[in-house]
This record gives sequence, structure tokens and C-alpha cells, in this order.
Amino acid sequence: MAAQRTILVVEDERAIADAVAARLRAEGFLVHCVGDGPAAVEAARRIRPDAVVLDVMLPGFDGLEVCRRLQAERPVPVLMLTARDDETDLLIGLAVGADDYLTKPFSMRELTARVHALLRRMTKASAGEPPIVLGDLEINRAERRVTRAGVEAHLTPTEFDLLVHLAGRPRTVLPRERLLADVWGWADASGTRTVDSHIKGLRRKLGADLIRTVHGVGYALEVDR
Amino acid sequence: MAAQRTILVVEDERAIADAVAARLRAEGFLVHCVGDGPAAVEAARRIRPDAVVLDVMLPGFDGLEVCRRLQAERPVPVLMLTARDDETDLLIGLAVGADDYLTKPFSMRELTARVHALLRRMTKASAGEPPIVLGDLEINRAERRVTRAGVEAHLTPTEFDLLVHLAGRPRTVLPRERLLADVWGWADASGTRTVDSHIKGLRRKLGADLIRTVHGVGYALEVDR
DNA sequence: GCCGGTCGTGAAGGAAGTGTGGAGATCAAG
DNA sequence: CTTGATCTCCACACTTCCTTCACGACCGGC
Repeated sequence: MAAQRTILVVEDERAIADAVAARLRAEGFLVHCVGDGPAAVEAARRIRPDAVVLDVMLPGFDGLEVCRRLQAERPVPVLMLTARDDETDLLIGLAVGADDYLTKPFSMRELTARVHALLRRMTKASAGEPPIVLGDLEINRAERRVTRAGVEAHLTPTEFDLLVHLAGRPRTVLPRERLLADVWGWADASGTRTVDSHIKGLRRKLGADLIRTVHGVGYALEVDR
Repeated sequence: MAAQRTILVVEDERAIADAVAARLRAEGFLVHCVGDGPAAVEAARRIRPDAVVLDVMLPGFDGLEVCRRLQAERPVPVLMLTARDDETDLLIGLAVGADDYLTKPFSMRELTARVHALLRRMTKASAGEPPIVLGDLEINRAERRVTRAGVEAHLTPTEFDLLVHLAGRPRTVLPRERLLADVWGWADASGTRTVDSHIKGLRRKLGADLIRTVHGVGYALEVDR
């Protein structure tokens, strides 16, 4: 059986939002609605929708900015709703990570067709979130499991997030400040040994050879190509 | 026989409401009655009826508005009761998501026939999905029954819905906020301990090994592929 | 080889998250 | 009205995790 998919609808006009939500629910989706940009980013972080239907015209910050932030946090397919037939919006939209678009006014039938297509393309392309495989290291983000050479390691939440960030750029040295900013969200990066502590944990659980220290700079994931 | 079906009756005339409720109970349904629009929306959110019998003439806001809101939250078959033989009401009613209608006065026999038809259509629509089988766990959505290793467990409605959502993405970690949003329909992320409570119930009834806790994130259904 | 700065490591205190039982509320049925 | 079932929330105990500190080892420039 196919899992029930969740759609986040970002639309400030209540009437449109309700209509879209009702139709998508009738299609068997779980639907959540928010009315502005900040709420959209927040909601996406919490509920991790399978797709987002996004109006470009929003209070707060505009849809393009929302789209950019969503993509920055976690790749998610986005269907943009553009009020006018404006090529500028469209091109920018596709540039910041939208996967498809609809020009208002649109029919509900058209909307559901696009959403289905988006999810189909998504599952075909990535089957949700495919495990990251780097040499003998395997990271399953959806299940939050990690194995090396087939053996599973139990990582703490921070260790897992740290490893995922390192794995995002294998063999690249990531400065401590960068890791603190990305994983911990700390702007201030002064004199903390916190990163080192968690690197220690990763090395103990996954093998000391996995992570290379670059003196005075940071760490890099050393793994076979 | 399948699990007992629940019907929500929305009707402000007490005499009619009582008569309808009595007859439907005699037919073996669980029946809840409310007398106005806001109460109807509220009740539907809580008890999740299998069908709604809805008078178009209501205090508060009218039946059409109720119907629209019900559909917006969760698709549910609606039988509308129209006082007069007014095509306008009827057409609008069907447009906003009502599935069938009855013109007053109507016979009880006619009412029960329509309700049965509504539910039959409904179960047929969802019977296309066979029971979910995951390892030794079997979930029959149509009958709302669950067995593990062949033994049936009696789950409360919330526990059942929660289990279905976990089973929709086996082995995938679902954040508490996501579950709260999908199962409870709470946009607001507070009260996440409620999830824990119902997980407790599931573990007690189905075995502690069925659900994996992922510290700081949420839960995942652990089951053989 | 020396020295200042950097890093690895173990331990410890405190913070955060989770399991659990039960109280209180709600609602329908008898 | 009372009973039974359910849901939400709370308090407490318990577990897991994070951060920091201290100390010794290491690195690189001189």
C-alpha cells in the first residue's frame, strides 16, 4: 500500500486555500494549510510534507524566498502558484527550486494532476530519501540509521546530524564555524570544543579512520570514492 | 460484522433529531447528535464519524457552510436533508461536497436506506486497499482491526489511526509534530506528550518491540520487510 | 628541540527527552 | 445518575544526551 502523502499548502487567500485543501483531501492526501511565509518554513520543518503547493504572492516574505528556504533545509518538491503569467516569476521560481508551476486561475483537476505528477516524479527519482552510500558507510536519513561495513552504529541525534553534514561534502574540509552554524545553528563560533566532542563520538562508533582532522581548520569525511 | 459505524446527525429540531437517531441506532449504528453548525464541525473533528446526516437549515451558520468545512477538514460522506424541494439548495449542496440528499418529509425507511448506501459506497471506495501486512502485523483498515502474530488487539480509535500512520511509512522515523499534525490535526506543536501516551498504549497491546523510539525526533514502526 | 596553539579524551554536571501511572474531563450507553 | 471507555495532561522517575573542563598529546613554525 502506498503511504498517505502529506501536502503543505501555502496560500493567504482563505477561499483558495480551502478549495485547494478540500480537493487534495478528496484525493486522499493529508493537507495542512498556512497563510504566510514564516509559518510555511516553520510548518515544513515540523511536519516534513511530501510536497508543497506555494503561492508566490504572500505576506511576510514572498514565495520565492519561502521556496529558497525550504530547499535549503530539506529537498522537497514544490508546485508554485503564480498570479499572473509573468515569465520573470516563473523563471526565478524554477531557479530557486520549484519543480512545477500553475498560473491562476487554474482548475482543480489541473492542480491534482500536477501534484500527483510531482509525487510520482519524486518517488521515481528518489524513493523518498535514498540512503547515502559512501564507500562502506551507509546513512539512511529516513530511518536515521547508520551502518559501516554492514554493522549498525547507534548515534545520538547530534552525532547523526553532524555526520550527515560531513557526508554532504565528502573529502571536503568543513571548518568548525561552518559545522556549528549548520548543525547547531550557533552564529557565535568562539572557543568551543563541542564539535570535537561529537567527532570523538563518531570516531569511536564508526572507526577512527572515517574522519580526518585538518589542524587549525576543521574536519573532513575520508571515504572511498 | 465490521466494526460499528458512527453517524453524526446535525439537526436543530429536536423531534426530528431524536427520531433519526433512534432509528439509526436501531440499525446498529453509533449515533451522535448536535444541534448547530459550530457544534457539528467540532463534533466531527472529535468523533470522526463514518457519515454525516445534515440539515441545510441550521442556526449558527447554515448546512452548506457546515458541509464545506467538514470536507475541508476530512473527507466524509454527507447526506443532506433539504426542507423544500429547492433545486438551488440541492445543487449547491452537491457542489460543496454532499453525496446524497433527502427532501422533507421523508420516511425513516428511506433514510436508513440512503445511509446504508452511503456507507456501502464508502467502504467500496476504500476496500480497494487490501489489509496492510507488515511482518507479523496485519492491519485491516476497512474493519479497523489489528492482529499481531495472529492475535487480535483491541485498539482505541486514536491508537488505530496512529498505527495506520506509522504503518504507512514502515521503518521511517516520523517526528512527533508530524504525527500530531496528521493524526490529531493539530497545527500547533504543543502537547506532544499526547503522542507518547498513545504510543504507550500501542506498545502494551502489540508488543514493546513494534515501535522504535528515536531520541529527540519521534517514532518508527520496526517491522520485517 | 622548544614553544604556543590546537586537538584527543575521559569524566562530570546539568539539560533535555522519554516511560509510566494516574487524575480529571468528556461523552455515550444503560 | 451511574458506569464504562476514551482522551488529554501532569508529575515523577529514569534514561539519554550535551556541553564543558582539565590534562596530556600533538602539530607546526622557529
